[in-house]
Amino acid sequence: MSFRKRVYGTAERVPSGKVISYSGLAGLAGSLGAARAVGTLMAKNPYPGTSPGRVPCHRVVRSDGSPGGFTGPGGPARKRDLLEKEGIEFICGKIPKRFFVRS
DNA sequence: CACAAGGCGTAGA
DNA sequence: ATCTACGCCTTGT
Repeated sequence: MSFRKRVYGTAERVPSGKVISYSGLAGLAGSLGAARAVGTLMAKNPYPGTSPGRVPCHRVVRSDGSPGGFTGPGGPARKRDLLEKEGIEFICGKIPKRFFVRS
C-alpha cells in the first residue's frame, strides 16, 4: 500500500463541512510529518470532487487555517468557494479550528 | 541511483 | 502580526 493511496483514502473520509490539515492527513495516512508530501500528492490528485473515486482535496487546508493552494480547476478561489458551500466559515481569510477533523 | 520540485510546518527575527 | 530560513516526506524524471 503506497503512501499515496492511503492519503487519498483518508482524504475521502473527511466529512463535508469539515477540513483537515496537510500535516494531520499525513499522520492519519501513516507518515507523520509528511505534510509536504501530501501537498505534492494533492497537487496531482485525480480530480477534486465529493463523489466516490474522487478526492475532496479542497477539504485539505494548512494547519494555521489558511486555505493553502489549489491546482485544480478554478484555482484557490474555487477552493474557497467549495468550502464555503460545504458550510466552512472563513474568518479573516482563515478557517477556525473547530472545522478541523481532529485525531 | 541521484536530483529537483512541491497546495507544508515550525521557529526566530 | 509579517517575513525569511531550514527541515520534512514522497513522487516523477
